[in-house]
Amino acid sequence: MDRPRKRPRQARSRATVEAIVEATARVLAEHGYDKTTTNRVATVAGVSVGSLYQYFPNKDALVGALVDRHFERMRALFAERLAAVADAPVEQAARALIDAVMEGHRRNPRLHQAVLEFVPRLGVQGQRDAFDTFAVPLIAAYMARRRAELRPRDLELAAWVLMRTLQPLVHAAVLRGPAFFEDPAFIDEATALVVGYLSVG
Amino acid sequence: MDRPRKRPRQARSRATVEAIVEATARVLAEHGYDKTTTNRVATVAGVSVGSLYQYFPNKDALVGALVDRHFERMRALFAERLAAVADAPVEQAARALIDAVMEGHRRNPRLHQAVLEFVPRLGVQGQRDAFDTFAVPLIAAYMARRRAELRPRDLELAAWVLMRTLQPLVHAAVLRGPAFFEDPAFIDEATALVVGYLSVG
Amino acid sequence: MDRPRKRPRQARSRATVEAIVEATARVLAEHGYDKTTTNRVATVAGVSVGSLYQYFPNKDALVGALVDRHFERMRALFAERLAAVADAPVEQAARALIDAVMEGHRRNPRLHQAVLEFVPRLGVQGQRDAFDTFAVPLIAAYMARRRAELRPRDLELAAWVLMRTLQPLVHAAVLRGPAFFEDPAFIDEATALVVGYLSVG
Amino acid sequence: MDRPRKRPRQARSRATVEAIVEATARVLAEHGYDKTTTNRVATVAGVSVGSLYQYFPNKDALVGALVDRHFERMRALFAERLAAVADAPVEQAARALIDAVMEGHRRNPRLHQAVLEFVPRLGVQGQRDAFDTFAVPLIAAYMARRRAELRPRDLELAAWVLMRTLQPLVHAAVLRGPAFFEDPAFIDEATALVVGYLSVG
DNA sequence: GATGAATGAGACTTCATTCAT
DNA sequence: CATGAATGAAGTCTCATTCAT
Repeated sequence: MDRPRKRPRQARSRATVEAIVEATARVLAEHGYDKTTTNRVATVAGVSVGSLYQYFPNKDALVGALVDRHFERMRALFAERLAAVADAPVEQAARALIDAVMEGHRRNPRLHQAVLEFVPRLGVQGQRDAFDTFAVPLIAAYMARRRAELRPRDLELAAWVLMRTLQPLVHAAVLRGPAFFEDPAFIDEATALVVGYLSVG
Repeated sequence: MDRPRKRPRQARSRATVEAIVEATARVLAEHGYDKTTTNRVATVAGVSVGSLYQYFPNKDALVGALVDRHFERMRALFAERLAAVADAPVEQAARALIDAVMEGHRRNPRLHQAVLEFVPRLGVQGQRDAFDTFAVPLIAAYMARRRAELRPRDLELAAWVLMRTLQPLVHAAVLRGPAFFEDPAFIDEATALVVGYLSVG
Repeated sequence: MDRPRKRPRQARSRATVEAIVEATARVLAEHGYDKTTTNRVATVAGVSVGSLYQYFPNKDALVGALVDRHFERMRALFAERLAAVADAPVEQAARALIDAVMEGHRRNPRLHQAVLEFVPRLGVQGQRDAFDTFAVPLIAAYMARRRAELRPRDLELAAWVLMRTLQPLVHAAVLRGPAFFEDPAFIDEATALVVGYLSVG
Repeated sequence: MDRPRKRPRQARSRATVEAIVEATARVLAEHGYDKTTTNRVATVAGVSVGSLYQYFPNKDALVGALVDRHFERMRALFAERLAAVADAPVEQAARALIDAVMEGHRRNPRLHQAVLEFVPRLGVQGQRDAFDTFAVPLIAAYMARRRAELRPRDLELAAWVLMRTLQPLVHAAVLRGPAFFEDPAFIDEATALVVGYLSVG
């Protein structure tokens, strides 16, 4: 992944960069990666292509910046939500975790999907790994504090399994629409999944 | 999704179509969607572009046929594996299910990933849904038979949750390499996830 | 220098390639290298850009093919003219040599200039060297036959000096127009230059 | 060729202009004309593009100024060297002339080449002609003083032939490297060329 | 005067698709 | 039916030049 080619110095250019990333998000969410052309992004951002290329060396860097921003926000979201239930019992923590994941998707499912779809492409994988690197220890730490009442012995592994399980589950649920994923029935099932997995048999 | 423009009548035609789909699989797995050009597919298939367009109206129909084939195989795989454990106890059935999912990925992870990556694009979603439509009742049927010893009441929902949970979990595991996903530690965790979810608390 | 990406098989494509190279010559002669765009060449050739890129991997390959053709023709011209005066006395041979060089420029001075202008750029230098490699031994061979009546001892060096002297001299003369370079006064001077250089003091 | 859009009045401005021309020389010598972007020149000159355009109306004016400077220096060099041998015998004068040409190339062959390469382009030809206008009479004047012992009758023509002969010969020699062009063998041949041309048969 | 962000025309190149042979 | 040459719309990216600050 290429990084921005130039750090914006002045306020004007910082605004430009922000507008470009935002436009990337919009276009990506609406049209998908293939239809996300640099010219379209520039137009939506209300900038000229030239300006875009002043700050991003190529198309991928554009999406890269967006992915960065996305995972940064996700990290912030997780840190906050998990901190709030640091000492809560398992079920409550599970619900908080699920809710955090849902919150991440709810805001802009199409964008979320587009970002995740792009992740497998070369280089950006690192960002996702970085997210795991961040979230897994957080969850593992919670589990460590409750180790007595939990089944898993390899906490890192268990935390990883949870992350890789909840994310797509919630993602798929969100795609089925609010009527489905806001329904307590679904949330209860997701909770059962987590609690069942973590509790002693 | 466009469908093949005409059904091959003769044996030679069928072989040609087969070669093209196979070539699509190879190219897609190796180079990704963007680099999958119709000319490259034709070359790899040992056919001319013209011939390719004799059987497929456009590029998407190409991938569409591949996705079709993929899910067909998946359905066969699932039908077979689940039939074998129709009356087995939960843990054994769970292991069979997980193994079936793993088998699906193991054969050609790159291709599997490419296919799944393509699914979100317009139209092919139907195929995935079709797979769910197929697999979910199968699992639900198993659960119905063991309803007494299981926790979930909405079996369809539970089966759906399992599918949407195991598929990506195994996928992520496969991406971490055989050393990880062949390790009993991982398989045990996956099994615990399923059993914990299904068993009464 | 990139070479053509694909050998034309059919008569149709051979004609296309020929038309493209010819168009390159025309455009290059008329507008110079910078203004020689691939689209313009394609248009002038009466072909689409796509066809152009079917045979030439990039713009430079286009000019490369032209340079190749140019020096091939030059070699043929020199071989023919020098063979004709293989046993002639020095002055007559000198006039033949000068005339050969003039002939090379006369046909299309603008093109000749454009080609030479392009030579310094990466890679094509080889072609010019190849021409020297061809012409220098030819001239040296002549000199060897007349060694008794000539001054230079290092024949290769002398032949090289002559080539590097006559080419630009004639080139500059041609640029001054026919009134200048067709004038016997100029030709006599050029002859004097060669004869004076080769003869014993 | 556009000329500088305004004459720098103050010392600081003159320094800026000088820095820009110098930067143009460096960039042109190192990267060639195509890669010589106005931004790069400005950066190397330690100025902003805006400032560059304060003094030069467009890119060509930049190179124009450089060409001007180049030929000015050449004129100075020739005037000095030829004055020193105003009354010397032919061979000595020939060696001085050759040495002057070599000196012109030796300092910065890449730049020299780049400048000459650019000369054919529209408009700058005038500069080269201007150089001829300057150098040819100088040489012709020398020849006039020795007319008795020389062959050529049309001195202007002979002087022109010499200039157009020596410049590219030396240029080609310089490109072959110091081992070649510093070798007395080469210099002797060049001298023989001049002396043989000028002396009575 | 200086700065450097912004502009946008236009260059190069690719590739899905057509069609003459 | 097969072939593969031809097409050209469209995408990415560069860079000379302008202009608000």
